[in-house]
Amino acid sequence: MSTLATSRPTQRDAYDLILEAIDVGVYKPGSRLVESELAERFGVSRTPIREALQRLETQSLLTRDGRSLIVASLDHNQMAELYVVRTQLEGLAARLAAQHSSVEEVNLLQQMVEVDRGHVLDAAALARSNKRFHKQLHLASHNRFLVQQLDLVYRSMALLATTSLAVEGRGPIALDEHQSIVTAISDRDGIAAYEAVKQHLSQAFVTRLKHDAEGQSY
Amino acid sequence: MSTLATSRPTQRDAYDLILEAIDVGVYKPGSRLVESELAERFGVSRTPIREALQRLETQSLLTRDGRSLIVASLDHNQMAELYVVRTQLEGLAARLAAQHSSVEEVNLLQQMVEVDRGHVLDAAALARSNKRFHKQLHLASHNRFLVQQLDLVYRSMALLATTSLAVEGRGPIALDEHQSIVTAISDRDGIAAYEAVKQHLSQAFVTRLKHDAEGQSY
DNA sequence: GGAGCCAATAATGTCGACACTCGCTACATC
DNA sequence: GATGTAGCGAGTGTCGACATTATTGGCTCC
Repeated sequence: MSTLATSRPTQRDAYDLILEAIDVGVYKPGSRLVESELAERFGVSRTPIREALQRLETQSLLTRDGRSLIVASLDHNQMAELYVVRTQLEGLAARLAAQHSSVEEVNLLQQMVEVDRGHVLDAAALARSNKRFHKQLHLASHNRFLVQQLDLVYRSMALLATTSLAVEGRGPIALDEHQSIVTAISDRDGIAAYEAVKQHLSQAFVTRLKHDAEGQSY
Repeated sequence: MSTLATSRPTQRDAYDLILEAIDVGVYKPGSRLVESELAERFGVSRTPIREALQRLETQSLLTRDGRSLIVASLDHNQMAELYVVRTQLEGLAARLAAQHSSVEEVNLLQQMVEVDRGHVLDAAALARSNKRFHKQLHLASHNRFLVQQLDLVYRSMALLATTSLAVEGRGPIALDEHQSIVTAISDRDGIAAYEAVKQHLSQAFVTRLKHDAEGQSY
């Protein structure tokens, strides 16, 4: 009997299950999602499946092709557009965090950076803790709408298969950039925090573009 | 929020019907929404109602109170938070519009301002065309994610009963501010466009706060 | 008289079945 | 050989019924 809450899902709903299936890559961008198939896979009826699909569609993770739903995909332009929006929102989060975060929240961010220095070799672990770091940054803004909008952005990014952290040598640099963000917030310097985030995401974007370009076949 | 302008009442789906009911004020913030009641009101079964409610919930227009759904409401803090996010996103839209909009799009924005000068006395008409103006501004950014995020913001604003345009004397001033935005975009001056939007929304927020304060009873 | 418990009720969550639509294939016709 | 057409099947949209769970109101007991 599994007792580790993190490993075995206790009664997760259809929404989480489908989202994870997309994350893991069972359904890739462009795949068609058939209600009855999902229902059978997860051992429930079509009703909860349909509701989960509705939610995923309103979040733009799924899109309609005729009458059926397929996993949305991001072409180059859309990815660029997404980064622009993400930068604007996450920059705002950093600025607000510099103004509104508690000392404890800043400490937590600082600790996260330091702990991560021990994981620079494990790309998967780094990707996970990177997500946590950014999420914590969002929360530190103390703005619920912003957190919500950034959640949406991050969910869309799940459609992008790889994380830029997997690229050789990106990990340590990204951590330095995280440190700059935390330092600016700790100094209560909103402008610097904004700029640090902008710089960080710009670098991440460049890394991704470079990585994608190398994968091109023509 | 009528998406189908001037159309006949063709078979709108449950989502639109509920949204309109909220807009019109049949269900006010805090009201409890009962599935069977909505189903009867609109003459459909609970299934489509449930799916509509799911969508509205994921868009944060509805919120859970225990197991049931109620129309979300925005307290003072949330309204302030919403304005911050809106300003950041709409400022970005203006900046991008200055960079990417076509001449035709700018012309359209300019026309909208001029036409609206004829409606300054009709608060309801002004509110409608104000929404259209801002929507057009969003589209001029040529960034689909941004448009989508701003759609969300505007839908949340539907929870705020009044529009600041209804306040005495706000109409003409708001139009001047719109003109400033259009001029900056026309000049391809992204910074100025950003600042003009920031100014515009700041004024709108002040107006709303003043209006709300006057409505207080203590 | 108040607190706690239990039953009745109302509302949500889930299900299987049916209706309808659209795309596909196979056949026939020109 | 190409094109139109009729039938078929897969898949979605909708429904009513049943299961499950919160809530409320009344009742008992302290």
